[in-house]
Amino acid sequence: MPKVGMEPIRRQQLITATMAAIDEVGLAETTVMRIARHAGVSAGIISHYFGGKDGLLEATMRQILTDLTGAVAVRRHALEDDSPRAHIGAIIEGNFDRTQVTGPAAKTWLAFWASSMHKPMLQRLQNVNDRRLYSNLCHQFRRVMARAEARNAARGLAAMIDGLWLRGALTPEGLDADEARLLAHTYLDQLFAHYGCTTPASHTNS
Amino acid sequence: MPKVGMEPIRRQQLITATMAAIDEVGLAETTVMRIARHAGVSAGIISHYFGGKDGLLEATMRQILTDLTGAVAVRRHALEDDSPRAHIGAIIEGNFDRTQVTGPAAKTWLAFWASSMHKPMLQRLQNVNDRRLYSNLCHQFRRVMARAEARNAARGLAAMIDGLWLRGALTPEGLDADEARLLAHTYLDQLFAHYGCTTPASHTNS
DNA sequence: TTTTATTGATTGAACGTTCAATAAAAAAAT
DNA sequence: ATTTTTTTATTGAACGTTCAATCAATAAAA
Repeated sequence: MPKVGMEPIRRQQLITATMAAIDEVGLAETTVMRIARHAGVSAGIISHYFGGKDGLLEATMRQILTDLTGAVAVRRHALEDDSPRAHIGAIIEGNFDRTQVTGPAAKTWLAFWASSMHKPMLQRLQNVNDRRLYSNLCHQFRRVMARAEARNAARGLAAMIDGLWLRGALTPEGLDADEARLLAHTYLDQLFAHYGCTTPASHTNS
Repeated sequence: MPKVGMEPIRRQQLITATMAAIDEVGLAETTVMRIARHAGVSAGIISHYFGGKDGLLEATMRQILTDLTGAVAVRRHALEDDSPRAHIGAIIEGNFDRTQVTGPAAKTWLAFWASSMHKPMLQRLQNVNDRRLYSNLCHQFRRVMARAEARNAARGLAAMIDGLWLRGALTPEGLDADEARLLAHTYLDQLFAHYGCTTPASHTNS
């Protein structure tokens, strides 16, 4: 069935199939044959488009992180309010975007995070994303707090977000996004009340 | 070198060697030969004492969770103060015990957590431990808050603790236990301040 | 007819498990 | 005390399985 211009189509098919396979049986038992079966193609095509299994896994993690960054960026650009609270709220909302926390992406994210401990390339991707989140949070907190306090607030909120993801990925029913967002926003209120003097704002959910 | 009564010695050697191997190269590349080499024995002995690789991995996770539970229990038992604040503080301290967050145990913990998503036996162990932590936190918060608020406080603090572990396991330098404990305790203070004053149900405080 | 995309059997390496052989300690016998 | 027997712990080569990667053959589109 060779048509010209299949490359972008096949690449996306295989990345999606990889997430589905990891969601289904975990990273350890995800073989190239299983991924290929999910995508409806043969196993050999993976080496052809990604140079090998590792290349496909790296591309998959890259896409997950890109999507996450995008979900945050979209919400921050849509803000009419430029307050620190609004920006940080948008970061929280982006991190609990439904397309991210629901379905295969969540389990894949955790699997890659664990795997990145011992794979330099994945660790690099992880670090870049991690530092951007921390840096953004820190910069916004800095507008209403002293440096040391902003640092702690940013680290605390980042830990809270990751902790909610982690626990959500483990529960068989999946993450309850609404509850997670509520807890994160409540924590944000507490941070502002504790360190700053800004009055809490209301946040409506969709 | 067969001496009688080697079983408990070998079992502990192999469990320790398993953590060392996972710390060194990750769970995915931890083979029975590598574990055996770490312990200074042959590969066949693993099947003899644990029935196979899976049995050894299960025993290793079980030990990590047992140690963690023990670290919390010791601190709670040593309290002279029976206040909710003191109990929850002891739970935090136990979870950031130096023997737990330092060295091979931390990375092994995260590796097993990720792995437990698709291995029913590990998931069961994980769930039991998880529920105990949540139940303990909830019970203590309940002494100064309404039910719904205690529930949220317990979920938030559990997420915070796990998030700090998660981020600590990933940083190459390892978790900064002092900073993690500071963030967790600060969050606890905020929870008491936030919920404590909005809920005049109980006047008990530390 | 040429180009491009895809297949799938084959290959070689790596892994966990098994088990007959071995070696040392403990127990029994001299 | 010394030798023999029994018990226990351990080894490591062999086996069967699984997997990722390769590449010559194939088939469809240009």
